Amino acid sequence: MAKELKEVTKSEENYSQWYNDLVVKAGLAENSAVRGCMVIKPYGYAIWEKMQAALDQMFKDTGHQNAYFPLLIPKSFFSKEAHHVEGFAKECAVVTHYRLKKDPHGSGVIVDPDAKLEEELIVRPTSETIIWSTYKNWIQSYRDLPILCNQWANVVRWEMRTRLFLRTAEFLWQEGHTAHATREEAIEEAEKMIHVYQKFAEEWMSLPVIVGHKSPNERFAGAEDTLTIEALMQDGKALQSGTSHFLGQNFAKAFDVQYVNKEGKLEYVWATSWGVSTRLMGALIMAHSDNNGLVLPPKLAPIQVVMIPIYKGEEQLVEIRARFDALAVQLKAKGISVKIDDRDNVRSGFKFAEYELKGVPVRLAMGPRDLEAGTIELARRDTLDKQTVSQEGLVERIEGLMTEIQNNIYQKAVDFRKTMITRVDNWDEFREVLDTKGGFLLAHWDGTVETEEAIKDATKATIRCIPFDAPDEEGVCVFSGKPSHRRVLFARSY
RNA sequence: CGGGGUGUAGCGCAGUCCGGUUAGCGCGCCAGCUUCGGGAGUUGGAGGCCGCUGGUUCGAAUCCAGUCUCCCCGACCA
Repeated sequence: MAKELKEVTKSEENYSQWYNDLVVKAGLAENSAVRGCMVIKPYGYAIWEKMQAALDQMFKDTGHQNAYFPLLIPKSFFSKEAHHVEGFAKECAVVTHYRLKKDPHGSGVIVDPDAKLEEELIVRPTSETIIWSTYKNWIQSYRDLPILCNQWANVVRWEMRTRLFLRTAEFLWQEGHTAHATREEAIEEAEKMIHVYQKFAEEWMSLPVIVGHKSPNERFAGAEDTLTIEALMQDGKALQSGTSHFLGQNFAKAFDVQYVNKEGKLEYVWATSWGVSTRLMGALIMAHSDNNGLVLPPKLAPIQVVMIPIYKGEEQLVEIRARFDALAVQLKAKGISVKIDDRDNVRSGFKFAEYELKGVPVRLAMGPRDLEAGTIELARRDTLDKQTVSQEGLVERIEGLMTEIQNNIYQKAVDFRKTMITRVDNWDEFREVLDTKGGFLLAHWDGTVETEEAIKDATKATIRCIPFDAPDEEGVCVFSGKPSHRRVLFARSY
């Protein structure tokens, strides 16, 4: 293993290979035997569980409840909402039969041709249709509203080309689906949830994001408005990290979900849906990692402090372990997760490198020198800074470090992003900045799909969002020269 | 789904052009000894139908045909 880890080196020309290497070597995930699918390994899943727990709590704090809907959706459900059909009619896994039988001509099994389903079932690519067919039965009166449900689930989209965490044929996510009596309330919900995502990205992942509206062209199939959080990766590409959709009455009309209002009149229900996926893992990795490996924000690190003994002989180890154990008890009492690594088949230097690769925020090492002097070596992952400090007051010091590291990683990402947002005012500038520097481009756009498509064809850059905080500003479109009233955010993206 | 590459030990590869002992190397793994403050050294050991199928040949990892896999680059997408 030793030499393999050294190969984790970031190079601009081969960022995607570097990313893939890192994911595999840090023990987060690997490709499976199944085309386009991913195995999330225990360490990677431990990070995802922490994300899940934090998000789940935020959903509950905003009044939502978890529920679970079927994996398999009758094909006809997808025909009901016109725009949704266009978006999800392709690239889905389809169940056509319900039985296997022994191959009469060989030793294996075959699909029993007599077991053909009358109506095919689609493995959910997203659950709007099955959920709205269910909500129809739940909603009669305004008193049944709002319905605020979230589902933790896996979905399948038959992607042509996949990348660990960023785009896999099957992925884990949460999808919130809410039903409201009024347009205003639904819009408010969609906005509330995109801000929940923003808060999670910034406070838990130390990942600054830009919040805004998707252009009509980039909207979710079946939505009236799609809100997004857009993050910037270290190679200068953008990553759509979470979306929240105002669905209007589209799904209510498609599935005939009406309620009786206070005046006794029938009205269609207003809807939202919102989701984040294991793609957030990819965002976390690509936003913070360096050539030594992952850099995890303490709030999401499965191990926050690792302790490594340096010793000759059993007596020394016994003494060091006793001190580590005592320290571990105190740290755990403060809610800090700890691992003591006293494996004797690898040496301390190997362990240092290994935990750096895994992104453990704080590392403690104690050896004979420290035993005599009452000191300990304290190293932090984010700055790679390491110093020998007194054992006195160590617990408080580490507790403080957790916050400090969390904030420092965030600040670093904010500073980087600041250098990577460029205001461009003409087409030459647009192209040049995109090719030489990358990152986000704030530019005027005439608001037409044609221009958006033309820019995409010419540069691969897309409108990531129309930021909420984009100020009114008169100008001319960088591409067409037609008038524009505000700048929008362009980037090449994953 | 189009273009390019690839497949040899758990992992990373050499060998293939030009067929010829018992198919090699590094890492990892197992056992022992010495080590241990930034990826240990040493001795011994285990581990292979050379992707699969068929063909050519006295003889195939190597040549031919077919087939599959995975990776990269495009179009599609969270």
